[in-house]
Amino acid sequence: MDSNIKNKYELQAQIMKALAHPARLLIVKELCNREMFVCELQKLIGDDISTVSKHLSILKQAGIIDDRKEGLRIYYRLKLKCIPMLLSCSENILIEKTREEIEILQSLSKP
Amino acid sequence: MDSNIKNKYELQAQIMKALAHPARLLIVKELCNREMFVCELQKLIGDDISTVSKHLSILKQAGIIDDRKEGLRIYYRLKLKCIPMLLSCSENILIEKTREEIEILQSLSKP
DNA sequence: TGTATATTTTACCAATTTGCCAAATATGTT
DNA sequence: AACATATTTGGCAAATTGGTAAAATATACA
Repeated sequence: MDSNIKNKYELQAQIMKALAHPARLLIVKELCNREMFVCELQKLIGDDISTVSKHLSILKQAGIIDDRKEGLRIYYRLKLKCIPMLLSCSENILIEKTREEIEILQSLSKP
Repeated sequence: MDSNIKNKYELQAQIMKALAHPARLLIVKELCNREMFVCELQKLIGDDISTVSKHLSILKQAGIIDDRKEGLRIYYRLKLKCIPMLLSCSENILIEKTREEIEILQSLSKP
């Protein structure tokens, strides 16, 4: 594979990797509605706060989220409008997959 | 985190994980244009054919691609229409990130 | 039947990612 | 300054993922 093209896909894979974790998906999903600060997200997710902070830094460095300081708190928010659409596409894939699995199960129980 | 919700994000993360690899992104990108069989993809990517086959099985099991047999060959193709859009969103993130990095570099070289 | 081609599976090791704790940093309050 | 709250960083063991070679399967054809 040509090395420039390879590099491009490497960078794009980095973005997908950032989204490839349940806690990080939940974070992004919540940030579709409103900006939130770290403690809020920590309560939602339930992991150690240092773990949540690390998830946030992965998402930030991937260019998916952004932050702003307000007093002691750091608010995180989505960076681009297309991100909810990206999530909903991956949800579609999940829904379709589930639909097919159910179909297979049903066909097995038929005469 | 509630265990049903957790499970949902776990499954969705699995889909993102499938896309979180440069070779697999390239495969999906190519399949946006037309269906292809394993040897064709192997030439494009350059990895060992067993590696390519593994990538394909990861994408298939994630519900992103589908296959059909024709003689000795197995043709792979995208499963859902929204996938090109998902890719273009992650490209947007990459482009915006790159744009900002360039901006920072330029501001450093100014008076 | 045997042979050639296309693809997948298995087994293995190296590299990466996770998640927690403890320590460090940053900001606001007294 | 001392203290409290919010967040990040560094270090480490456990779990997961990535890539290859070799073996196994599947299909077509002589």
